[in-house]
Amino acid sequence: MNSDFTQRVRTIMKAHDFLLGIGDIASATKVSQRQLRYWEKKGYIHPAKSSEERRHRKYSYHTLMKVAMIQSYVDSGYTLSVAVEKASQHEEMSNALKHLIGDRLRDFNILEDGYELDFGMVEGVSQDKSLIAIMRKDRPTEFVLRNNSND
Amino acid sequence: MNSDFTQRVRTIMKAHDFLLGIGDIASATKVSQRQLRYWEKKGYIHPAKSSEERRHRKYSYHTLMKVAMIQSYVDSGYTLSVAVEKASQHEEMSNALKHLIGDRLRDFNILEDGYELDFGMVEGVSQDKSLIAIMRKDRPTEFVLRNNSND
DNA sequence: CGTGTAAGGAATTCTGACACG
DNA sequence: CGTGTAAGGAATTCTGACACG
Repeated sequence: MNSDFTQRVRTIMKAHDFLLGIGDIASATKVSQRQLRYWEKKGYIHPAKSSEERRHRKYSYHTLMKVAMIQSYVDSGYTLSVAVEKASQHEEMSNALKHLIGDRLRDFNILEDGYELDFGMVEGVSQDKSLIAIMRKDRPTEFVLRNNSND
Repeated sequence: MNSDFTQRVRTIMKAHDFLLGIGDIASATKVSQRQLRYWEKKGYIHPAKSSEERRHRKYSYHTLMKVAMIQSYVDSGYTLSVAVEKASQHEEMSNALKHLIGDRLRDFNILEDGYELDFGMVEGVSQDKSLIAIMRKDRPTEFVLRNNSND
């Protein structure tokens, strides 16, 4: 739990405030620029506020996820308006994921064949234990509870 | 653990394959376009392969993180070459984060004032229990072990 | 070494329109 | 409703160079 590490996590979080151009959103999601502009006109998505002054639209990470989600529902056979409605139910998911990392990631170790992520204590479990995600090459990610230093 | 949910997680994962333009990387990381081109010339970063045919460079999420990390070390006072070296140690971190979600996220629930993320079983703990991240408004994220349905 | 800037050409995005259904 | 396309103008990115240190 060193402060240098904390600084790096903060850097990663901050970098998530990037903005994408309409062409980049289009190729990432397979939703055409024409569709994106139409969806905006209908109020389903919005370019980032910080790009309002500019001529070229810029979209947030959050909007990228929303577009991907809407298209996913459209692909499943829903009409656009219903897809938008359904997507909004999952809209918070990507934000939740972002917060989880920033809130709880305590340390990071590189192994020979993978990595370990330390997420700290778990409620109702001895405070001497930390939750560790172990990710090794060609193996599914495992969670374990590990003693904090004495072992 | 419904399959509709699995589909949404897959959609989110897939959307992470987006590519950013050089201007977007520059404003997200505060590293100038001139620097980005120079870093590329030195072999520190690389545009996405899929953009090799085009005239305009496109960068992956992974490269965005690497650039942010390098700049973070430069801001800390390291020379560029040392910053690159140090950044490469953390380079896998953002990938690890991405895999963790795709690998382990089992379900997602929306609460009145937050969300719950289900990450499934923990090694060495009863298989009847699931690891849940609980994120409520204005409260730190908590991990708990919860019984799988009987309770 | 590492980065800024001016210069002219090439690729991208913009809006409003016409189209189909 | 929802999306494609052609059209001309505006903003972005490209490279190679000159500069400073």
